[in-house]
Amino acid sequence: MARNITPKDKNFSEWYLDVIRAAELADYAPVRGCMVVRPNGYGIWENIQAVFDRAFKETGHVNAYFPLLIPNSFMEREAQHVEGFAPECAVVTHAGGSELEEPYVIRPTSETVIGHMYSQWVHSWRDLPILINQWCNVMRWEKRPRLFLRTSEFLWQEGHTAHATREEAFDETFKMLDVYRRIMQEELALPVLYGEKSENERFPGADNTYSCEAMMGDKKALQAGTSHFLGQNFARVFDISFQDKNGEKAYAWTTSWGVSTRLIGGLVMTHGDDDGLVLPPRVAPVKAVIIPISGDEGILRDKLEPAADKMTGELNAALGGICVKTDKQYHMRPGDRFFHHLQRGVPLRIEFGERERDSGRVTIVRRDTSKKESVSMDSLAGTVKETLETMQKDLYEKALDFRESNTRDVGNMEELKEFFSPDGPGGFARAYFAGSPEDEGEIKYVTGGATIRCIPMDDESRGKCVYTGKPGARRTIFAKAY
RNA sequence: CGGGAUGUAGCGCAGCCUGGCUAGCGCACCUGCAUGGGGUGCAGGGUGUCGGAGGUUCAAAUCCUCUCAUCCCGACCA
Repeated sequence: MARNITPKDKNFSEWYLDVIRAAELADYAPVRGCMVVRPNGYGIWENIQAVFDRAFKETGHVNAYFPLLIPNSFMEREAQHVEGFAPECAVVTHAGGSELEEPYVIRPTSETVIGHMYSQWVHSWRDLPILINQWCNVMRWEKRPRLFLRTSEFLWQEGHTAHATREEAFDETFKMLDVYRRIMQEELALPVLYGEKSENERFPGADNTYSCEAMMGDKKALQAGTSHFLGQNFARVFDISFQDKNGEKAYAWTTSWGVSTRLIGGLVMTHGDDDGLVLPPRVAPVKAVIIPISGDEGILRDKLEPAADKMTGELNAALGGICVKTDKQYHMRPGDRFFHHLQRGVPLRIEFGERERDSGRVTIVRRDTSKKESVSMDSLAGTVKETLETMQKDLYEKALDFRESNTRDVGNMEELKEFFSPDGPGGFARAYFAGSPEDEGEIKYVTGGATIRCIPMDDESRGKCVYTGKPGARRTIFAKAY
């Protein structure tokens, strides 16, 4: 048991921060609400970027970069958009020693400036679609910062596409939602529910918002990614118009979609345990660490280390990357060296001592189960590969089981209130809902914070609304959220 | 941003109410010896602008004001 980490069930928030500190993922910056992403955390982000970026390119998108500063007047053009984002915008009013004629907003999201550019690039139906993604930072001056989950500045990707038809834009919205779902499940081992957001939770300026929702270790929901159908709202105010095949003027249909460094917080809160970080192998910067062990420093340096380095090289070749390391912290005792990697979430520990050398075997230990296995050095690469894949699957299954066992069907308001009451089980409540946004607000009030996380797209069932009693309501997921 | 709590060495804390020698304790850290396969044992040693800025006072960790950060509860959000 880790001595430097508050147990999960004692205080989840403190546990979360302790894990991040112990794993050296991030630190507080000297700027309010901002964080420094340390190398261990940034390595995870690089892997997350890699898997998403590949999927974006496979679906025909290209990367570009738009400016950090947005003219204030751009933000004001779309009424909903400015209303939603104005309270959390940071604004640059001075530069070069004097006051600017027009203030610049530090981008909280880039629909406006990208819309402006698209209006200049789109003239004919032949110019569409535009499928652009940007990896960047954005700034939202949130009131209550939490590392990775909600910081004033964060890293993300924002995809912005423009299409000739409504259908095509809708297809894009769903396609990217599906890309998110698939990567979160397959690469991050995060089981997610996905579907439309309620009107209350919609992106400011969107016609429809869709999201992927994951359950964290404290049974709260995390919105892990969003995909927006923006209709023609931004196209109209930024004049993204073109001549269609009939020579008529038409406005484009646009979408936007994003995932952020918040996903790192999601990984921590989904897979972590009381010893610290647990990382799914596919996004772990270090997938395995080989630890030479001997009481005799001569044997350690002259015999074990070269053999360990050789194994490390072979494993890196087999796994296709620099993701296996030899631990050379010989000044530490074996227990400390084990613990060091354990707290950082390294999926596999490979113990290599004199016993192993003499028998031609090594001992591999999984981070999530602590199970030890003796493996012949000859078949190490195959076994490591296999074990990492098994662990990836197991982490997903474990998280899925956790979500399932904390999800209940709720038929009426009494049950809903009870479910979310301090003594209630909490988690995801599946309930039919056909009420108004005000009704949803009322539910939020009486449950102490539960909102509709999404209306799962793969759930076609209909039933009696939990609030109004109206029949034919769609099934929704209520939960308290980050 | 509103209500409550907290902030003293890397981490966890005592001291504050009732101001006063040189600010303590545990773990961690450093040195030595013995150890070494999930956080070693013994001996010796170092470490603080008491979160920050003002103020009251002969004297402030302690009292007052402001500020910053964290935790819990609300409002806002990726």
